[in-house]
Amino acid sequence: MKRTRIACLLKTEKRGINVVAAGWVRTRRDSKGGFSFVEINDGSCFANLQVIAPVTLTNYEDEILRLHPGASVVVEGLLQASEGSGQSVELKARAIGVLGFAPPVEYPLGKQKISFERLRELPHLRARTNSFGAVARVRNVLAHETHRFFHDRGFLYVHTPIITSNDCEGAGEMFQVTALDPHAPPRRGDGAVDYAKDFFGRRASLTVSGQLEGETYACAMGDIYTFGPTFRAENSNTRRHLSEFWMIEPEMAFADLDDDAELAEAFLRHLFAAVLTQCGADLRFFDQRILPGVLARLERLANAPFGRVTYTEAVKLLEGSGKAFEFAPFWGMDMQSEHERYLAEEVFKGPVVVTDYPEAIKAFYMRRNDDGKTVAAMDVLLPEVGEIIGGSQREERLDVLEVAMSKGGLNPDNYSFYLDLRRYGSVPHAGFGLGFERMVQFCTGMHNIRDVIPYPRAPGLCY
RNA sequence: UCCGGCGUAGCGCAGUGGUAGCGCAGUUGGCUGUUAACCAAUUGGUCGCAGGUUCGAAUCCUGCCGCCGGAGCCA
Repeated sequence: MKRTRIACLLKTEKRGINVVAAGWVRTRRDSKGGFSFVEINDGSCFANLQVIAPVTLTNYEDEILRLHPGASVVVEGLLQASEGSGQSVELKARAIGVLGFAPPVEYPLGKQKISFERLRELPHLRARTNSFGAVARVRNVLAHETHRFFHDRGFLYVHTPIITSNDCEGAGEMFQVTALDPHAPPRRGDGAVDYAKDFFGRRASLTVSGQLEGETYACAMGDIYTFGPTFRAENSNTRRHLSEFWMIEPEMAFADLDDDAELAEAFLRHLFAAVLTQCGADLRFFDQRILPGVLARLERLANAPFGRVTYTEAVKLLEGSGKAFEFAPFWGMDMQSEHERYLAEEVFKGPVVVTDYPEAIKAFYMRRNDDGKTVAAMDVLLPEVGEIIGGSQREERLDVLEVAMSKGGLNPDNYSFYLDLRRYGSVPHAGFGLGFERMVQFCTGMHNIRDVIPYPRAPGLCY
């Protein structure tokens, strides 16, 4: 069986050719004119293919009339200009083979409305809906274009480990990985679990970030990036958080914060432009059914340069705004969602890069600025979503880094590999992290991040 | 974790103290080069769970469970 994807069939100019298509039935309409309309979708594009199933088919009475949404079919027939007005081509069937029926009483995805909440209970079937098919295609393009962007710039793709023995890093609570019997783990004399007897001979967890390992490769290979799953055991229950999500983390040697911000802006604009050119039909669906205006927003962002402001200037803007924030802004505060959104939506009316945050509210590895108060950190803020990228120039001076670690209560023994990078041939370097699902969310306008990843994991959610 | 909202038929929802309703899906019939087809009839519910108030509770109260939204944490 040599089938042609529906995306190709709908694109071709040829008519009157014999083709085979295969897919899943979306809807069937019977006509008394001697045939039924059967719309099938195969995931290759947003649109369905209209199949004309004449009553003369040998299995018309006993099979075609039993086709309901979800049934799988292989159709052989003639690709012809459509007599109807809703589509330019259709497939006039000479034979329709039914691979599998989908009884409408049991199959949950009929023609009736269904909520995203309900679909989350059906992750194995939801890709068959318009929304999730479109999300899957946009997500695929974003992933592919991420690799293309970095490869075109000479960045090396590095696979950082998923299981790690890094003793936290401050990024969040970690999922423990163990092969010990949870009911009877080996114990030391003091009663504590003896992880020396665990699989790795020490306590291990799922990674919360590939950054530290990524830095080690940047400090040998130059420009690198990672793109892989990360895990947070935080009990955060919002539409913007997942327990398992994919993160993109570039790291550049011989680079400072300005280089970092330039890379972030170029990367985001590349992705915006890519989905606009490659996902037209899907984006039009999102624009019509999910979030009106999402298309225009992407077009605007793909062309507009990002705003740039220091944290100190940003706080002055907030203080002088006259706006009644729930949390009054002051220098030294960690910016609240309302502050970030005000900057992006009302002051800059577009993406903005905020740099040079107070040392006290940022991570230990960020480079101390000469003012003694701030670090070379940056956040990229988008309208409506807030922070999408967090990054920094890294502290490359051994003595300064050691002081920062002890201030943060971190045990240097757990970071000897990281400190070695500063002991031997240290170089200035910088990088950032981007939550991939938030990017998918932003491009599709999908409200809940659980609906932009195939199998979402969140507190209490692991189908 | 905190605050707020919701939980009624397979699905989406209405119903604020007096015998449970609508749309879709299903079934039956009709009609049509149809477009999430349309028209008519019809099947289907321990109103999340457990207590309580009341002559009477989907409706009011308490607890629990689940989900959603916002916040925090962050990406």
